[in-house]
Amino acid sequence: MPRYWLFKTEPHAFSFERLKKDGTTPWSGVRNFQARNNMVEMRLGDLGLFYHSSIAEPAAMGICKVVKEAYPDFTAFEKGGEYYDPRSTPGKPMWQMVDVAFVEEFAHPVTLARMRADPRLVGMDLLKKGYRLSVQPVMPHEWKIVLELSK
DNA sequence: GCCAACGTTGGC
DNA sequence: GCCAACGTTGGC
Repeated sequence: MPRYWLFKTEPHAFSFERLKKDGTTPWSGVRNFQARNNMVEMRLGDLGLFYHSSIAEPAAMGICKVVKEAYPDFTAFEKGGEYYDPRSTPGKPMWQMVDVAFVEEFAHPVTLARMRADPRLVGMDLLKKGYRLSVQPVMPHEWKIVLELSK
C-alpha cells in the first residue's frame, strides 16, 4: 500500500507543467525539519498531490510519485546558491530530498476553495488554519475524495 | 500588500 | 531550557 502526501510549490518557482515536461525532479530546497522528516518517511511508489500555492487560485494540479527515496539535498552545499546552508555538509548532511515523477494531470484541478467546501475534508492538514508545511501527509480517505473531485 | 500563524534563533 | 524577537509562509 502506497502512502499519500502533498507537495506544495509556488508555480513560478517550480510548476506542475514543468514536472510534466521534465518527467522527474529532485524535491530540493525544503528547509523545514517536519517537512524533511516527512520526506525521509517516503517509500518508492508513494503518491503525492502536486499543489500550487501563493497564487490567485491555489489548487491541487495532479499526481506525482516518489521514484527515489530520501538522499542529501545537494543544493544545501552550493555556496552562493539560494538554498545554501553552511550547517549542512556532504559528510553530515542536514537536509534531505526525494525525487518525484509526473504521473497524471487532473482533468479539473481541485482548488483550495473546492476542498474547503467539501465537509468530508474538514480534518485535512492543508485546510487547517496556520498549517504551512510544504510536504504534508494525506490520509487515504482524503486522497480518494480529492481524486473524485478532480474528475 | 496585509497580517495571522507558527517555526526558528539566540540571549539570558 | 525558556521565551521574546524575528523571519517566513501563504491565503485573502
